[in-house]
Amino acid sequence: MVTLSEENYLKAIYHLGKQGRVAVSTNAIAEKIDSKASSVTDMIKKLAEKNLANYIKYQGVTLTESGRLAAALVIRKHRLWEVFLVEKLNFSWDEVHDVAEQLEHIKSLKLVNELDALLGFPTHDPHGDPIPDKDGNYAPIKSVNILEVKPGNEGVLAQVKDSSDVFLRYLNKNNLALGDTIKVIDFEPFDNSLTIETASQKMIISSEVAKNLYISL
Amino acid sequence: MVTLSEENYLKAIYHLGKQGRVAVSTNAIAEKIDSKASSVTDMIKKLAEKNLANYIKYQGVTLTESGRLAAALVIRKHRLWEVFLVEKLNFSWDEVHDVAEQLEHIKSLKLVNELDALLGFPTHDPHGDPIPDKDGNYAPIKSVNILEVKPGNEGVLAQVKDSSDVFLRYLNKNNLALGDTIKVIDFEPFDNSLTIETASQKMIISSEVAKNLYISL
DNA sequence: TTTAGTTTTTAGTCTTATCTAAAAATATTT
DNA sequence: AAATATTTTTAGATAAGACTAAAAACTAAA
Repeated sequence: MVTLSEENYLKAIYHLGKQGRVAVSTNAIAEKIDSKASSVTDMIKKLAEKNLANYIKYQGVTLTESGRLAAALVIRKHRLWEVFLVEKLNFSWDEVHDVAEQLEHIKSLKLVNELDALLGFPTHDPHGDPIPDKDGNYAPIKSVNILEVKPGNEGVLAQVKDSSDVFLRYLNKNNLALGDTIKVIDFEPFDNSLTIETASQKMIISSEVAKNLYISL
Repeated sequence: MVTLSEENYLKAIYHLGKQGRVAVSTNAIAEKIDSKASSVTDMIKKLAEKNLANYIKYQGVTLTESGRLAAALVIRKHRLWEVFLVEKLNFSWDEVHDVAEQLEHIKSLKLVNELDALLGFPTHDPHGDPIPDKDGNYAPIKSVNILEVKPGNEGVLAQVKDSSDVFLRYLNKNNLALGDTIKVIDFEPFDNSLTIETASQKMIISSEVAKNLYISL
């Protein structure tokens, strides 16, 4: 039995450490889940005892095979629920995160797999993140960060890294959506901002924004 | 903020005390939620402090208006999710309870109401229980227990009181489903058993079974 | 109307998950 | 490589929710 709290730690380690394969520091986890380092140490020990994590004092934590699978299944549920909320319940992409955070902890294999079928086995969630299959695997991501695109080239917005409502509402406000074709016009070295052009407009985005936009060429 | 545990107590009081209007004893609650009387006393105090329950030592507990509404909304969610699981995810009526117990605690007004719409605003769950509306109200139940039906009369199976998988699987095995027309043939005073007849068969049901079958005439 | 029995409450303990503050280990600088 | 800074761990505390055992309050019976 994995508790709700344990699942949240597994998720954090999975995200921070390349699916939990690279050691993650106590502090990094604490910051990610908005708690304190001491709490993290406690929980990591518990995960290690349950054979979900590998832990050596002062040297960070990685996930075991079963820890990685458990994390992937939580993420699978999260992303499937997000698709459900958008496709079936008229949520917009900036409204789904908090609810999916709750729904991801519901325990029922049948539920997840039937949901998957109801949605037509989607491969990506509303933010372009890939949905792991039953075994925790997903197709490798081929999109690149827009900052790596040379001026003059274009691609389709495929993924946004930040799923916070604030960021997504910024994109809404500026008419940027998944699937839009974006052309990189100019890069400004002074502040790392980017001039881009879409079908409807030309605009400047800050590097903070650019960092979160991934396009496929 | 109402916690998950508090919601479960509210539900229990609501069910045991005619929507929480009739005082419910500490022991009755303990039995219902499979805990101990001392735990119940503690929790009742907490509910009273939050103005969700009226509590006088040694005299049981009732729900306040807001307690009743909170309970009804949890029950609304539970039953809507049950409909969802059966109608959209191919669950059978004996598989839904445990999952709905989890889903009923998800907090999102939009989620509940959109779910309601997706399902076409159902009035009853897969066991024939009425689904409260946004204000916690539902149409009065007009079905009667089959033990109150005089031999020779018939009606349609409208509600089953026990939602446990064991009981529902018994009904499955014996080809009894909501909507079936049932005719009462004979009542046996020795053990309160009942001979009934459906479109497909004639059979004897025990009083334990009969107690849980409600039909509309 | 005392006595016996049952129910409810209180008091104190446990577990989970968190925290603060202090100690220990590791990293970084000078 | 010693001194300083940072990170991590330990120790001890707290809150929620549950428990056991004992006390208190009610109820029923003799």
